[in-house]
Amino acid sequence: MATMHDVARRAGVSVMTVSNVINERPHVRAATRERVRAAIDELGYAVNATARSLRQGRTGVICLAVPEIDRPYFGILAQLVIERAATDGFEVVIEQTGAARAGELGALAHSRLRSYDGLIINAVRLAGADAALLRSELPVVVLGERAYAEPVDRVAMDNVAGGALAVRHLVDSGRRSVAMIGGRMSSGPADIDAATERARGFLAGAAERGVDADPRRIVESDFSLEGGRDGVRRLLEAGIAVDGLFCATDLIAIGAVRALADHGLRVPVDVGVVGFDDVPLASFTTPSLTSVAPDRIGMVDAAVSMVVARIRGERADADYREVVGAMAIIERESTATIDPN
Amino acid sequence: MATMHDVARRAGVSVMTVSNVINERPHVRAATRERVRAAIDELGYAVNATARSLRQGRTGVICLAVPEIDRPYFGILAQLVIERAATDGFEVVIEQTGAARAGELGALAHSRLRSYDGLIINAVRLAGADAALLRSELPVVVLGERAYAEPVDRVAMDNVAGGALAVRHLVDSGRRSVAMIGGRMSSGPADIDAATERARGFLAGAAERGVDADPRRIVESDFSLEGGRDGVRRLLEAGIAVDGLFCATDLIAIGAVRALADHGLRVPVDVGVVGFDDVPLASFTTPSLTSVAPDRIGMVDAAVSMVVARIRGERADADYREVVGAMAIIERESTATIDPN
DNA sequence: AATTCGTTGTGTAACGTTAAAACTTCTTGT
DNA sequence: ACAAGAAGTTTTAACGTTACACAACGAATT
Repeated sequence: MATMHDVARRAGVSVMTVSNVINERPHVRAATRERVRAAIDELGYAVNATARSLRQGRTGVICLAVPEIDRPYFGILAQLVIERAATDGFEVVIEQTGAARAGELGALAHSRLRSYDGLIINAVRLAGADAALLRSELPVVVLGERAYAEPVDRVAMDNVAGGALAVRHLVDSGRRSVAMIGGRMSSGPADIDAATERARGFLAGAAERGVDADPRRIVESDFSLEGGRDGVRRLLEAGIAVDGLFCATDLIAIGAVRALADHGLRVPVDVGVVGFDDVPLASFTTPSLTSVAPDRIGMVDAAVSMVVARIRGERADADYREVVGAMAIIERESTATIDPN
Repeated sequence: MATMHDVARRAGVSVMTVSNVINERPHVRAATRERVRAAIDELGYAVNATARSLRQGRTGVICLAVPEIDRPYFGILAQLVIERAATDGFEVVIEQTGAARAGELGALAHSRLRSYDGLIINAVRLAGADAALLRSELPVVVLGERAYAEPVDRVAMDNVAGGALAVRHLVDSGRRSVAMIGGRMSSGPADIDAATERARGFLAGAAERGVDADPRRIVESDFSLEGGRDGVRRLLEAGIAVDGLFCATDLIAIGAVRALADHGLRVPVDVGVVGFDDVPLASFTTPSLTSVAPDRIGMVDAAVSMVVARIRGERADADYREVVGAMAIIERESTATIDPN
């Protein structure tokens, strides 16, 4: 692979002149510039990003770390982050942390992170790892629910409000026996995640509407299709009557709708179902899926703006920001009011 | 950020000794090793991956370039590549090339690629870019259909066979008027892609089974939910009778099933539908979706093995390999034989 | 002709790491 | 006691780039 030295030799100039041409710095005569450009073309030279990063101390790359890239929510998130970061001249690479395994965030070791100018991390189990991450000099924005001991730039969605929106809608469309799949009862104040907060919203909303808000109406599950399927099975086996079901993600909801059908329960006639995330697929399932929609664009915009501002040193060290994205409910067929036909 | 020099000074040794400890090289006395380890901990030192790469000429990172990360097929692919590469000690970062825009592959500029040891690229429109990519010294494996002028390591699935499997199954389960969404009629020999090959298989299979194989029974579309919806609309508007529908991807199929329902056509009673890719979702839709399943694991394994072998210099320069993955059809409800109930 | 100034270009020294070789210090056998 | 080798550690020189300081040059000013 050709280096700057090769180009310099070929063009009969110094390496610095080559560097100046490449970086479009002034004070290079047009003739010289052309000569260098020609040499670059002839040799097929391309600058070595590694060397440049080492010298400059920056890479122009932001890392987006997500638990599992094959979940639609994260696919869309990645898509949006890539587009948004491009407007600020940054590239994005995606790293998968693997939600399940504890300490997996250690995979995002310091050494690895030095290849990036900033990090947007969708935290799931950041409890242990936060200290390490924050100690790093790397600008970090956390996407997630948890409040951390040390201050962080953070972008979250209002999961509690979202959960409440979901139950209210179920009750207001005529259901009385509501249940939830994919929620979790917090075992401690430090143990907050999306599952917990959505469950909290669910309970609050149920109480508010005066329907049974027994925590036994919440079953835990993976945020997956299988989780939804198994969740329905467990609810029914436990003999819990259900005519309104709130699922902590759309994937769970799709798995649940399927399982309900397999048990002879029709959606929305027998059971109304609300999902969460509003993935594109929600409009296309049969029945289409009512879902709680976070303001994705707003959140992504906030997150990228925040890292970029820190990278550019535009914000004071101690000035941490928290942004909470708004929620809306998108009504579709899965909660249509029962209508005899 | 602390450097090796800082650690060395603190531990009272030379930088090389620090390097030796970090890389677990022999010939370091236990006591010295401990002293260095302690210094590392105290300073919170982590090795600078950029400097290491520059010096060593490798990064331990493989790049996976896909057109759009928010399509389930690519999400799963990424997942599998990450897992498989880990077994060989490589990390994976994902880059999005943006299928649609021509020349977008230029985004994978040489300079950028130097940060990686190898590249697995899911090519969609590689026509112009192949020369540049192949000229690079970087080991490249192409995932895709196209045959290239210059030799490449390539892993593909047998799209033609897959398309044929789909129609055969439709006909064998009792449909006579078959159509396809997401296919494309090739405009030239150099213009081959998944849409074209699957269409070719569709036509061949239809002819083989003696049903109408008119190219007008194929409509083009995006590989998206919307593409499926619009495809159905166009088929019906064109007045083409359909009782068997082959969709070039599962996403198209899901969009199509939805659109069929909106037009009062029931799946599988009125129309049998076959998708392609066998994404996990296919088991969970209502009705569940019959799909053509590529041997994903086999393909990913082949692709990763090939890049890794090249990275390690285990293969002769001129020894190019092509692997074509096998196809199977997974029968589900969307093509159930009509059964009066 | 001497002075100043802007333009154009070059040398040097890093950035933080590691490969290779060189140099010390210990073991061990005789 | 001493060579010979092994173990432990350091020196040196890169990897390819860019920040910085400065040199050479001609043009404009005095």
